[in-house]
Amino acid sequence: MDKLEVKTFFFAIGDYSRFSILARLVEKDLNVGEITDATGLEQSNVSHHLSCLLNCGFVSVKKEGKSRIYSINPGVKPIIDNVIRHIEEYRDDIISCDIADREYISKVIK
Amino acid sequence: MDKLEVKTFFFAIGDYSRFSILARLVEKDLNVGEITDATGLEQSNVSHHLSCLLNCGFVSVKKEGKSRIYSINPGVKPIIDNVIRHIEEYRDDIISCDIADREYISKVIK
DNA sequence: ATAACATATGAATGACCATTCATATATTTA
DNA sequence: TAAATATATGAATGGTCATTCATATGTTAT
Repeated sequence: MDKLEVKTFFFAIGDYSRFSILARLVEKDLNVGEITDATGLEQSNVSHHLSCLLNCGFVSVKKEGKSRIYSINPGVKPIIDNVIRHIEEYRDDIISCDIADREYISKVIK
Repeated sequence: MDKLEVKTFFFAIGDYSRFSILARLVEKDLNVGEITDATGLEQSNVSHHLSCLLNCGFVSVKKEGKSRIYSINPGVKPIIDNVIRHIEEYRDDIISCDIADREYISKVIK
């Protein structure tokens, strides 16, 4: 277990916007506009995140007419699936965290 | 899947220092001094992180003489185990990430 | 070729928060 | 009780990076 892979993993998946995008892509492939609609993020912001996820090898892209369709990479899908399952399973432990009351967290959550 | 629990989960586990602490506590219970030695972090810094993890319900503490012994909570242990397993299993996918070259990541990794 | 649509890119800003330093509190031993 | 040890706490600072705005690039249709 090296620092680099741990940090990289959490950097990519640990941002809520990027996690949301990945969670959508687990369901099905989507183009940028669809991701924008599904997440409520701004188009430019979505592109920045996709660029990051692409660099990380978390997603792939293929052109189709005007749009670009993003898909989650095979090796990444089970990771997301499992993290989602974990968070659901241990929801009570996690949610009990007092951080929920801390200003700098609650501010970010709309 | 709510924002709050996802953000809380990644906030707690996604910081490398906190993750390192949790990874040690998976092996066995440790007092603050032992955690400090094992991680190489500063004592004060360790205490701050432990306070955070305590608030989050990720760890528990019991007094023993002068020292305080921290233990990972039962529900949390399998989460850490699984994340470690995931990162090891998908190491190649993760490590291929170009982020590894990006300045703001490599700077942080000593 | 130009308009309209879809996506990407660059730069700038601001906020979060990890870390550090200094100090406080608690516990044991002499 | 004072000294030593172990841990916690508060405040301050600095860097990372998410987001936004403005604009560029690419693609299709008229």
